[in-house]
Amino acid sequence: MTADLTRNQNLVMKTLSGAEGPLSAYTILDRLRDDGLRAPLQVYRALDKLLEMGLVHRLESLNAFVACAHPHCHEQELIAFAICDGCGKVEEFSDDVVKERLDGWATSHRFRAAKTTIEIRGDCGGCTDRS
Amino acid sequence: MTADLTRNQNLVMKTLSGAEGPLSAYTILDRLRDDGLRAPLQVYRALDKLLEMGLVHRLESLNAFVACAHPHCHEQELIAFAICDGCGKVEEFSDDVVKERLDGWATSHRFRAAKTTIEIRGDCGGCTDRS
DNA sequence: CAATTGATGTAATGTCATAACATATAATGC
DNA sequence: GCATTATATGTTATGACATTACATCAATTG
Repeated sequence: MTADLTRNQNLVMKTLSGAEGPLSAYTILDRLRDDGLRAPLQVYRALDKLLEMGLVHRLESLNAFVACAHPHCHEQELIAFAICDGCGKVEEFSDDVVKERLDGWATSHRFRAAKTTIEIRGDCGGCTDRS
Repeated sequence: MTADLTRNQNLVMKTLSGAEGPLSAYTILDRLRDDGLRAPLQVYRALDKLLEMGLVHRLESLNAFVACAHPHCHEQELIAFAICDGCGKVEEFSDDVVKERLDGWATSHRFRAAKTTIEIRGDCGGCTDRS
């Protein structure tokens, strides 16, 4: 699975996979100090590749990164995220109807979509119960 | 319209309204140096209020801000943005079906949505033609 | 007119991300 | 093999975005 990754890519991937929720690049860096990583760029370069491969997602509203929840079917196209502001957990889902509607808007407006971000911030059931 | 805004809020609002596209907080600051603004916080505080009032939107994928395109019907709930990477222009639209689908997901997953971000990055028709 | 509330000003700091340059390692073609 | 190219790595410095902490000022209210 993490077969043809380089050393740094592997380190970053494992860190994200083992995390409870999204991590910032600098948090990843901190967790990899003992493995020899010293500069932000080492993490960002690994993240860039992992993003390209679809193994990792970037959460724009958090400036943070998560391991893809469906690592086998990368290239799902149009993934939405529900991000709990209480516990930080992230749910990943996709919806064909939403995709269809946004594609439709783009087509009718001659807009060539390259990447679409859908992020819902709020509170998950567990956190609503506790509050 | 910009009636009950404070001095700084008014300055920031006018800057965004007069801009071609989204502006970063620091760009806004630069454009308001002559009006006496000196620190980022002055801009961020004004932006916070304008965001609350629905007069301004934050584009998460750009870390930038735009004046609302429909300033009279604030509180549209669930606005989507198409952001052209070529010319920087932003189109604002909403889609009830998308809203319905995302609301449906949230309800069925006991997720209490507070704010939803939808941003499509790509190239607008004009920019596709030119390239 | 004291007390509260909200806006403002300023400095310092924190957080996220990339540019520029040097070096190393691996794969390819001759 | 060996030069060539491409990719990965390491390091320093810097740029870009955002907030904390503290002081002051003005308007409102009881």
